[in-house]
Amino acid sequence: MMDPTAIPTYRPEDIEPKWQARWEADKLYQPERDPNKSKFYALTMLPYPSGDLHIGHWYAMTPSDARARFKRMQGYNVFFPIGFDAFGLPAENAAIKHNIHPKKWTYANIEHMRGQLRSMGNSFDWRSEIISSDPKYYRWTQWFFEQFYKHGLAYQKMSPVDFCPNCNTTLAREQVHGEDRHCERCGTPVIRKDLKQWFFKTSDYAEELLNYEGLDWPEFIKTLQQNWIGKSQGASITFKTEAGDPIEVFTTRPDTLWGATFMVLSPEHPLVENVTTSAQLDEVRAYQDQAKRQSDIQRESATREKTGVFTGGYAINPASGEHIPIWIADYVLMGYGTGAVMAVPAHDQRDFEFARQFNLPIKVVIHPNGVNLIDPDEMTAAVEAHGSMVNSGPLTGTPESESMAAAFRFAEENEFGFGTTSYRLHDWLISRQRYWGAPIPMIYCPTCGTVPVPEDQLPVLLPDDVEWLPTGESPLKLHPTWRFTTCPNCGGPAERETDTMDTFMCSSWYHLRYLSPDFSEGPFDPAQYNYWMPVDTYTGGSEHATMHLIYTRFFHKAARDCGITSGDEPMLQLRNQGMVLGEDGEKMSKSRGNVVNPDDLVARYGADTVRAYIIFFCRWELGGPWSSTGIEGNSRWLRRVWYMLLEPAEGSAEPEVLRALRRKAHQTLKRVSYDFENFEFNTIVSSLMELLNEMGRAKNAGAFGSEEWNEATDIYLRMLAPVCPHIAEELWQRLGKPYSIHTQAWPQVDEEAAKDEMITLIVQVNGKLRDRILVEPGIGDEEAKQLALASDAVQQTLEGRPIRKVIVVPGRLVNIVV
RNA sequence: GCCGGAGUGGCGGAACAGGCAGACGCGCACGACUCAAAAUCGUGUACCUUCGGGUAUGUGGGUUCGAUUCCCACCUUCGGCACCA
Repeated sequence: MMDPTAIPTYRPEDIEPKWQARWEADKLYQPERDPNKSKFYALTMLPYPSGDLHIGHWYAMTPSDARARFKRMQGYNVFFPIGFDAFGLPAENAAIKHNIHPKKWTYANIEHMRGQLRSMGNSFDWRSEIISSDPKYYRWTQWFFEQFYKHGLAYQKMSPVDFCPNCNTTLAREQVHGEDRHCERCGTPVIRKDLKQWFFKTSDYAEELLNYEGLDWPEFIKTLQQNWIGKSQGASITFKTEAGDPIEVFTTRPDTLWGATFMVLSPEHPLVENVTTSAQLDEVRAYQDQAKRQSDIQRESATREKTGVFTGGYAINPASGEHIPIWIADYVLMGYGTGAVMAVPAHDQRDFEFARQFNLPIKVVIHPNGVNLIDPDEMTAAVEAHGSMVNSGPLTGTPESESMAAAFRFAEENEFGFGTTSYRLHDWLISRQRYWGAPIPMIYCPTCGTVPVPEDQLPVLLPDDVEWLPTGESPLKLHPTWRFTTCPNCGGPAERETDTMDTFMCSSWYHLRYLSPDFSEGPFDPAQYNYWMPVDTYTGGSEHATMHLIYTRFFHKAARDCGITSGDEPMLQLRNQGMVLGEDGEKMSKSRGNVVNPDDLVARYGADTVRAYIIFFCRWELGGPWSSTGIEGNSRWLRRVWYMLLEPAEGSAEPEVLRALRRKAHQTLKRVSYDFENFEFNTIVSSLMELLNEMGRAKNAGAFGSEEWNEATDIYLRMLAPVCPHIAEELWQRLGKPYSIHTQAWPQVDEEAAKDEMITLIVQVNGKLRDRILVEPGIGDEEAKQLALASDAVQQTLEGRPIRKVIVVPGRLVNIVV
């Protein structure tokens, strides 16, 4: 072979920064709106500027980038932007810990991460970068709030909210985790606090959010969202207290109405005040107090025994006329349904446990088919199955098939209830008693009431000079002057809202701001919107299934109803990646010491190798453990590619060798194209490795320099370009091809060349492999059968046994059944 | 408890519509090169075997000529939800 010193060494540390700078200078990834070109909006979830780019960011973004590059080579006008979700708690936590201003901390992190992101060699359009904490961004976050307010989608209410005593902030119910109800961010158990808060009417959209028509989203994400929205059909039934106050309940089982032997109110229910007798008052008050500190109590009791207190009051069952006691218990939640339930202990397990705990009467009113009529005294569990109605006044004897309909009709006819639908999804609480967020642009005037800041005065700027140490109050409230202003209506003295907005609000519309980050007439340039929206492919972690991905869908629909956006959905196709685990197979964390640092890997192997390994080592949607030896294989591969293409060889190859090379090249192209389209990234790299192995064999057989060799290298580099953009560009240039490989067309598969010359016919006896016969692809069924029967191995296995049946799968397999 | 993924060699994984299980890579073993090592290249590598073959895709059943793939039950594991009336 030739002297290896004659060709340059593969040095990623030289070629990678060189090409990155060139691509950026040439604006290679800055698409212009072009109605003659098909657009492709590829979006990856924007990172939070936590300080360091994690290997998880690489894992999320690299395949997304590779696919965006693939689409670009296919001829699409591809837009692949990036930005920073820059508001949020970690900045304030860091500020408190290191005594650094949240703004300074955030922007320093962004500066650092920009460099790290560039080192990945992604085809980001940096021109479109947004930072959600920039006034020119949050001006429009505030503007959206005002549009929602003006259209009745934003409202204020007093509400018992979860409060984290550590972060000193209110948490949305969705942000409270675990059995001990701890804070999502810091893990501290939460307490309850009553505050006046801003909400968005997400629940108005519950039904529409269940519709995924036209969306290519993973089934499991849709299922998670459907469970989250939690639609249930049932009836609204109005009971009355003995004093005549109505108590509305929701039930999915109106057919069990005659079995309601008591009622349970949530401890926070407003009617508790009215129904509680003076004798029970102290006990009720004590229970209410205890319910407020639910987190502590729950932690102390390992067993989930039912607790509750009798109010002393009675309600009247509207069906039976019976007077039934009213209790309060923490298992009834104010946040779901009406905060009151009719308790049917015979047919609901929770009510059953409660009744047994407190010796309340149990009345059987449903008789399921094939079960002996149950004696309440002997029951050990509730009977939740449907059945015919018993002990149910005029409806006694109604069969199972009609029981629900009969119950609805009875309630409607007697005017105490009607059929209705209840959703678990509740309105989105967006108020945060924090500093580092977009201020809610509202003014409270003693004369005019709640007044939005006029649109031409937006943004309401976040002041820099604040005390951000947590006091339990919003830092903006403690600022000496900030909150004092004048009413835009009457000009009199007024006060600003001092809460800021949930950061999920910022991330609900960032994909719109990317389109025109400097546009000042509105949140986005409508011309850009009409061309680029909706997002064609959205990629990110499935942990956002129920929060971000529901909020952003809601946001789009709400904006549509305000006349701002068009179309029903913002993102057509969604794909979710799994998680990179540490080498020990555990979740990466500093405390475990299993964190993989991408910067070190880039310094050691180069970005292309890291990209290749990220794509290769597991199925993208599943994730898997990192391996520090595994990456060596991808490093070797790229070095082999380098020398395979650059190192000359002599000789000339036989025609069969050249045909085989061409065949493998086109077969690989077919496979790689399919895999890119279908997010099957790991086999893209395997296929490229296989083709390289074939090229190695062909080169040894003298194929170097032939027409087929040159075609194979051309196809090879084009296929490599999306995965390893730098080495592909460098080799492309060294082979004398025109800059840039990333603007070249994706090659066409030559189906004729990709066809196999010979195929392996599988011969089975009773489904067991007995022989393999090389045959022509177009072999007829009868011929295949005869060949199989003539096989020595088959004859030996048959031992003269009679053949019952022969199954021939054309061009693939013959199975002889004896 | 409910919902949703996933269980394939020593390891990560492949098998695109029910038809060759283990592609590709890591690791390991042997060989070449070298004074030697690294790097690189080559060969081999599921298990058992009396060398005929037999057994293998978490476990047990089922459907089928044929199952990693479809159905049922169970086990393990990861993620989400948490008394939802």
